[in-house]
Amino acid sequence: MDTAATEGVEGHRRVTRPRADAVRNRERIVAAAREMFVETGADAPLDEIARRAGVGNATVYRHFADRAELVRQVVLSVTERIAGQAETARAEEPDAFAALRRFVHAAADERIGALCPVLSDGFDQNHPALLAARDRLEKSIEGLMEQAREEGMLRADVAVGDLMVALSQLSRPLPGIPCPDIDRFVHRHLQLFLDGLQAPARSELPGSAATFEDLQRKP
Amino acid sequence: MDTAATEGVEGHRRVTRPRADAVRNRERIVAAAREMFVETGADAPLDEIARRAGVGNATVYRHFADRAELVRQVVLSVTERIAGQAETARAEEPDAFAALRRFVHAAADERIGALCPVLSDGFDQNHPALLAARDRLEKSIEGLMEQAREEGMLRADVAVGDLMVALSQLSRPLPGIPCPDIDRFVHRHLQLFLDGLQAPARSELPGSAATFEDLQRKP
Amino acid sequence: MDTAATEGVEGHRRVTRPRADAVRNRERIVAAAREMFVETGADAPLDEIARRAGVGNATVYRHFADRAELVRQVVLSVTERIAGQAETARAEEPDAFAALRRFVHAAADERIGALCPVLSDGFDQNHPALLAARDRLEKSIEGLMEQAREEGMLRADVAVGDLMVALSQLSRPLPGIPCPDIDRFVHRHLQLFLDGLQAPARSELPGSAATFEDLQRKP
Amino acid sequence: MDTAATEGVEGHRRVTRPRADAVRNRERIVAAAREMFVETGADAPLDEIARRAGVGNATVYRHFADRAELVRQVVLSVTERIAGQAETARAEEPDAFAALRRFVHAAADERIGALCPVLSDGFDQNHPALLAARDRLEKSIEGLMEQAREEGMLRADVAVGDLMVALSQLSRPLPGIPCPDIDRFVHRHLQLFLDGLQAPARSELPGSAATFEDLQRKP
DNA sequence: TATGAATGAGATTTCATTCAT
DNA sequence: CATGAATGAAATCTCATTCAT
Repeated sequence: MDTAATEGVEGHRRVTRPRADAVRNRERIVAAAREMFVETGADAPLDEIARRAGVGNATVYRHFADRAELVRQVVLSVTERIAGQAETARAEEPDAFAALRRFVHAAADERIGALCPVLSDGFDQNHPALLAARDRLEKSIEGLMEQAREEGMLRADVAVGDLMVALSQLSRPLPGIPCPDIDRFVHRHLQLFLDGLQAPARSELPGSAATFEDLQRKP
Repeated sequence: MDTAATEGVEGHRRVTRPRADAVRNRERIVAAAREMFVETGADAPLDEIARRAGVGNATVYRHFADRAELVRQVVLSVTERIAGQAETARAEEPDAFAALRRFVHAAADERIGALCPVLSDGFDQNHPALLAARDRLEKSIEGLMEQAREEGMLRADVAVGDLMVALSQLSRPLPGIPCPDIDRFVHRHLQLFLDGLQAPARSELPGSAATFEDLQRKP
Repeated sequence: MDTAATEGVEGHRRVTRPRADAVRNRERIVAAAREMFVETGADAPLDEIARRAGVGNATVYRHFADRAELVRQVVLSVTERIAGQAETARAEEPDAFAALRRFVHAAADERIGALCPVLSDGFDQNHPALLAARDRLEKSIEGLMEQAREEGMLRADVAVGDLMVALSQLSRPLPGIPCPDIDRFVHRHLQLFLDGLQAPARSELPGSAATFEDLQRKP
Repeated sequence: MDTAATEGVEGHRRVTRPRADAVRNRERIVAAAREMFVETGADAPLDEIARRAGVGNATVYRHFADRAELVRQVVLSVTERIAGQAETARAEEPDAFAALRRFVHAAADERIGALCPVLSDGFDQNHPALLAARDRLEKSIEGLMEQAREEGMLRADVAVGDLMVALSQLSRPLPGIPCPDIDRFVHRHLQLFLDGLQAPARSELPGSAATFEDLQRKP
C-alpha cells in the first residue's frame, strides 16, 4: 500500500512497476520454451523448460496460466520477430523477389518451423494479440509478393498462404535430429522452392491458392 | 510369418492353418497405426491404435515387442509401398522427370509425411529390414534423377537426399489440422518445389547435396 | 475374438462377461472411497483411496473416468442403500413414525453424512442414474411422512427436504475427528431432532418447507 | 497489540502511532478468511483470502505465522462473538429457554458453522487463547441450560456439548451451495431441534451426554 | 492365443510458504 | 513493514507395458 502510493506519484504505469528480475525470468522462460519446442517438439515437458530457464516449475505458472498460454507467447514472439524481418528486408533489398528470398531465409533462422508442431490440439489461433501480429506479417508479405509479381519475378498462381505453409514445413525441425544437421539442408530446400516460385510456371498447380485465413481457420 | 510357416511344417495339430486372422490383425494394426501417426502425430496412444484396429491392446504387443517395433514396421511398410510407386513410375512414364513428378505425388498420397514424426527419440534407423527397403527406394530414385539430369530436365546440384527430405517435410501433416485441409496444399507445394528442381538453376544452392546416408546417420 | 465367439454361444450378456476380479476391485474402490470421504472429506487423495482398496492408482482411473465419476458412484451407491433401508423400515415397522425413526438411524449408519462433502464444486446432481435413485428414495420418505401426519405423529409444517437436509447435516463427519467419537453423538442428536418433529409444534418455523427439488437445484 | 503499546512507551520515532492500518489489515484478513471458509470450505487458498482482504499474500504471513494460526484466529474471533451473543441473550430475554433460542439463531448468523470444516487435520484445539474463549462461552451456555432445566423447559438428558455440536452441524455450509440458499433451511432446522429439546422427552437418548471436553479432546 | 485389467512412472497444475525488493 | 515473485511438494490424470483369464 505504501509502496504503491509512492509509485503512484510519478507513474502513469499500470499499477506497480514490474520487477526487473521477474521480467528477465519471463523472457528466459519464453526463450527456453522456444528452444525446447524446436528440439524436442511441442510436448516438451514444462519441468524441463523451467530447468533450462533456471527457475522452478511453478514460476512458469506464475507467468503463464497454463501450457497453452506459454505456447501462445512463444508463437507470438516468433511471429513478431519474423514480421520485423519482413519489414527490414523490404526496406533494404533492391527488388521485391530479393526481399522475399532474404525474408524466407531469415524466418528459417528465427525458427519459424518450430511454430508448426506447436499448433497442435487446442491451440487458439484466434487470440487477439496473435491475430494482430499475423496481420502485420501478412501485410508485409502480401505487399512483397504483389510487387514481385508486377516486376515479373513471381508466378501469378501462388498466394501468401502457399509461401508461409511451405516455408514453415521446409524449416520444421526433424524430431530427434539436432538443429545443426537439419540446418544444413533447410536453406538448400528453401532456395529450391524459391526458384520454383519464379516465373514462368513450368507446370499447372493443383488446388487453390492458400491465404492466411486458410491457416487460421480451425475445423 | 516365420512361426506360421514353421508350424505348418511339423504340425499335425490344426494342420496348415496359416493363421489367416492373425495376419489380418497384424496388417490392421499397422494400417491403424499409420493413420493415427498421420492424424495425431507420432505419440498417438497405443490403446487408441488398438481400438481402431479392432483388437485388444495386448494383441499389439503380441505382434510387436514394443512401441518402437510397431513404429519401425509402419516405416518399413510405407517405405516399401513408396519404393513400389517409384518403380512403377519409372516403368510407365515417358521421361524421367515426369516419372519423378508422378513418384513425388504418389508418395505424398501414401503418407510419406507420416514417417517424419516417427523419427523421434530412439528410433533405430539402421535396422536391417529398413536399410534394405531404403536401399531399394534409393536405387530407384537415384536412377530416375541420373536419367533426368542426362535429359537436361534436372539441375545438377541436387541429390537424392534433397528430394527425399523436402518431399517428406512438405507432405508432413500439420498437427491439429485435419488431413483434407492440409491435403489441399500439399500437392501445390510439391509441384512448386518440382518446378524449382528443373534446370536451369535460378540461384546458387547453399550447403552440400544431401544423400541417403545423411538421413540415416544418427548423432 | 475367439473367446468372444465362444462367449456369444451361450450369452445374452452385453459383450463379454466382466471379470470376477475386476468387479471385486471396483467394489473395493467404491467402499474405500466412501470410507475416505467420511473420514477425510470429499477431497481425499485418490492415491490414498487406491492404496486402501489395495490397487494401483491407475486402476481407479480404469473404472472411473475421473474423480467426479468416482464421487458420483459413491453417492449413487449410498443413495440406493438408504432407499433400501427406507423400504425395509416401512415394511417392518408397526407405525409410520417408528419407521421414520428407524430409517433415520439406519441412514446415519450407512454414512449418509458422507454425501454432503461430496456436493462440492462441479458435482452433477442431475445425472440420470442419480435422479432415479433419488426419486425412489423420495417416494418412500414422502409416503412415510404422509402416513405419519395422518396418524397424528408428525407436525404438518415439515417436508421431506427438511428431514433429509437435517439428517445429512447431523450425521456429517466432523473433519479431523475419528468416526467412533462422532458416532457417539450422532444418534443422540438425531433422536432429539426426531422428537422435535413430533406434533404438536412448540414453535413456528421460519422459512418454507424444503422439498427434494430444493436439494437438487444448482444455482 | 503488544508491540504497538511497547513502541509508544520508548519511541521517539513516529511517536505513538499504533499502526492503525496494520490493525485494520489484520481485521480485514480475518474477516475475509471467515467468509472464504464459509463459502469455499476450510481449504480456501490463502492467496484468494489475501486478495479479498485487499493485501498481498505475504502480508498474511506477517500477521499469522502460518495457515494454522490464521484458522485459529478465525475460530477465536467467532467464538468470542458468539460468547458475546450468549451473554446478551441471557441478559435480555425473559426466560432461559427463550435466551437459548435466541442464542442458537444468533450463533448461526455469526457463521458458527464455518468453524466446523475448519477443525480439520492438525488444528490445535487446546491453544490457551482458544480455551479461554471456549470457557467463557461454556459458562454462559451451561448457565442458561441449568436455569432452563430448573424452569422445566429443557429435558434433563442433554448437555452443553450436545447443543453445541448439533448447532454447529445444522448450520454448516453445504459446500457448493450458496449461503442464501442454505440459510433458508438452517433456521427451520434449528427451530425443530430446539423443539426437540423441550421437555418432556419423547424418546430415550442413546449414548452419553456430550460435554465441552468431549469436543476438545483430540485422539 | 487374444483379451481386458492392472500398474508405475511421468506430465500438468495448484498451493502453502519463503525470499528479495 | 508490505509486496510480488519464487519455490517444492503434492494431487490429478495419462500411457506404455505387463499380468491373468
